[in-house]
Amino acid sequence: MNLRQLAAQLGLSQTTVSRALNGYPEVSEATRRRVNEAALATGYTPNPRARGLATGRAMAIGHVIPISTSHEMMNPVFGDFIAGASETYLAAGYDMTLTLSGDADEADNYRRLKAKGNVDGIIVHGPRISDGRIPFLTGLGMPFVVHGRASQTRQPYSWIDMDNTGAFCRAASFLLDLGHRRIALLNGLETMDFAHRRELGYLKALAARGVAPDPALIRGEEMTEPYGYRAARDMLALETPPTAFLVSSLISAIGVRRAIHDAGLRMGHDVSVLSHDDDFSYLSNGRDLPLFTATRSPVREAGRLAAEMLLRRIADPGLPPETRVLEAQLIIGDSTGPAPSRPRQVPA
Amino acid sequence: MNLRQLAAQLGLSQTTVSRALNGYPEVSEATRRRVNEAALATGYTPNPRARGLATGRAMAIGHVIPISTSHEMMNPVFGDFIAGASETYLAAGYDMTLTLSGDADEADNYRRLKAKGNVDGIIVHGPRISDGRIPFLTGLGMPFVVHGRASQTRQPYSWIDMDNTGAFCRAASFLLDLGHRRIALLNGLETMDFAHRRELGYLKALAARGVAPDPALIRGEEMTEPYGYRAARDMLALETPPTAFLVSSLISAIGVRRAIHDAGLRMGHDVSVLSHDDDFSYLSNGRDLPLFTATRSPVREAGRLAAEMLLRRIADPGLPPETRVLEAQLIIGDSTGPAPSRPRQVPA
DNA sequence: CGACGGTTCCAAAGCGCTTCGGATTTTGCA
DNA sequence: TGCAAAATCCGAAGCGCTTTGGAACCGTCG
Repeated sequence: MNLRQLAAQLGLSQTTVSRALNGYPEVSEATRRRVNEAALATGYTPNPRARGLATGRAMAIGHVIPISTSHEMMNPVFGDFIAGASETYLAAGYDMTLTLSGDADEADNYRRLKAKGNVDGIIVHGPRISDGRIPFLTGLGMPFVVHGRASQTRQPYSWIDMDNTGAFCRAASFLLDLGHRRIALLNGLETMDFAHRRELGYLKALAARGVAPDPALIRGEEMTEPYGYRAARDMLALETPPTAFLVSSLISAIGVRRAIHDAGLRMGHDVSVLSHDDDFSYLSNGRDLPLFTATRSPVREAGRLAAEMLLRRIADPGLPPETRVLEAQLIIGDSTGPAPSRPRQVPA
Repeated sequence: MNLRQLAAQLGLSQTTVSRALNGYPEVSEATRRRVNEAALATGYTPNPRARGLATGRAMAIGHVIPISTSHEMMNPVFGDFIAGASETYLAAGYDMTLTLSGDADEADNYRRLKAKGNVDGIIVHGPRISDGRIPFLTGLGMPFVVHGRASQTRQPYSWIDMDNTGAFCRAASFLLDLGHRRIALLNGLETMDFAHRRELGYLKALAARGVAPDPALIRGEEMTEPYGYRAARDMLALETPPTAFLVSSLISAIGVRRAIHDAGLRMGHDVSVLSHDDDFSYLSNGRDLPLFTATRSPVREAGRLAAEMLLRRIADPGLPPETRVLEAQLIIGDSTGPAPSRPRQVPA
């Protein structure tokens, strides 16, 4: 069933039927009702390709997900971010298309996306400290919103990000308050902007207490469980091991916990662990009694908000760049406790 | 830049340019080369909407991801499955569109997908034992491939699935060989087909040894970490606790490990754990020395194969349903060992 | 009674592409 | 050299929709 058939069936012109369906004022309420009923009865749905061809709008948003070629890793936060965004799209009648892209062909991917015209806007994931995609997309003239920031980018652009620096500053301060002085930072890949900002927060908190950072206690890698395990295992074997770990991801924190157990220590007692918690669904840190003390910022909510922001920009491309900072909650779990009064001695 | 402009610039008709670009034989090699060069130079990309309107094909695949409304949970295997599928799509020039759908509006979602005509085929995720989507989609006449099976569906359809029954039968047999007799099964949601099949395999292995299953040792829930923890904790507190756990997901297995540690026991020594491992990237079970003994079947590979199967069906809709079973590897890690000779006594 | 401003509807021109049916040119062969 | 067949190319229709520019009709007012 298409417009022409529906119009013929109703004895109306395509114009009128189209206008009735799209809520234009030039059609009487009576006919509009008649048209709507007929559309419902026949199950008519306008062909989005034809509509897109005529209007120039695609009614779809593109998400470009970077895949680090080194690890072929699909960051689990994307899943929940996208789940959030899709709620917004659904309500607004937008579709969502996914493009996975390696590091190499990124610019090309965006150019193709624009040239094909299959999407009206783009959400940029996983920005790095210096990220060429932002000036590139600005130049392309395609509406976009960045999930995160790119610290070295001067020109304005739209983004939504959690307060990574603030969260990790608070987290580190919390550990310092508990008496910890040797606090390890197990961060994400150092090229990623969020990791950079978290390190800044960590360093800031240390500096405020006059604690000198120890490079041996700072690492940045793809946030897997084995990474957390290995890093913690190695650090716990140092001559003066850390008494606390600040970790960028629950998954790595689980690895840290394993290393702590393997070393015959108790988490939250001998060694404290404070993790960031993106609050994704299947790896819940627990609602009532969280396992890990954590800085929590729901990534799903971020997805929802990013999508809303993007739709606003598409509706009105003249809008000045919009930005939004989400605060992280500090939630207290069982994984932290006061620093052991007497530094643990590593057996020789 | 569009076809007409490109044709004008070349002094050719749109017809010829279109044919040259799409590899039709009615155009000389010389002009084809000339056209291709001009297209490259001007950066011309055909408008997919216009093309789709003319051809009737959308050059896009729809993935409908079920979100269990109860847990608002996005199963992490989708991430890696989709990553695999997208490799296939990329190579074939297909786009991927995602639709998240609650349990309620599923049929509607598929109908809309068909009516809008935005996709040429669908991948169905997370089939239940009895899944109405399969007859529904068959009736719609839209090519589709199911990732998994629906055991109660009689009519033929295309699917790709791992050998859940076989894998869990082997896994249980492996534990039985080690002397375990009280083997717990921590499964996924019992309505899910994969969980059903895994239980069948488990029961089959027990039956083959004449071991009666104990309902107190069988559970099925959404596979989160806390679920694994609680279930294992409760079972370890039974009068005659299990000596081994068969777990449907690494994430839950991590919870089991936590419960074992909390109980003051050692995994792989006092209690064995054997998990299924979908081999997704960020939760690697370790390549060389796997942490958990596990049945491994890479979900990413499944995504790739499912996508290929679907594209075949789209190319030739007359094809009879195709099915494919993936075998799981049994990989040996540190989490299993012989059953303790003297059954552990739970302190009163 | 005729002109006039609203209201309601329509015809037709695109949007950018594919493809059918034909026209024109080139080639092969007697 | 002549002519059918093959090789190239083109015009135009059509995919299903939106939207511009009018046309027809209504009631109303001077």
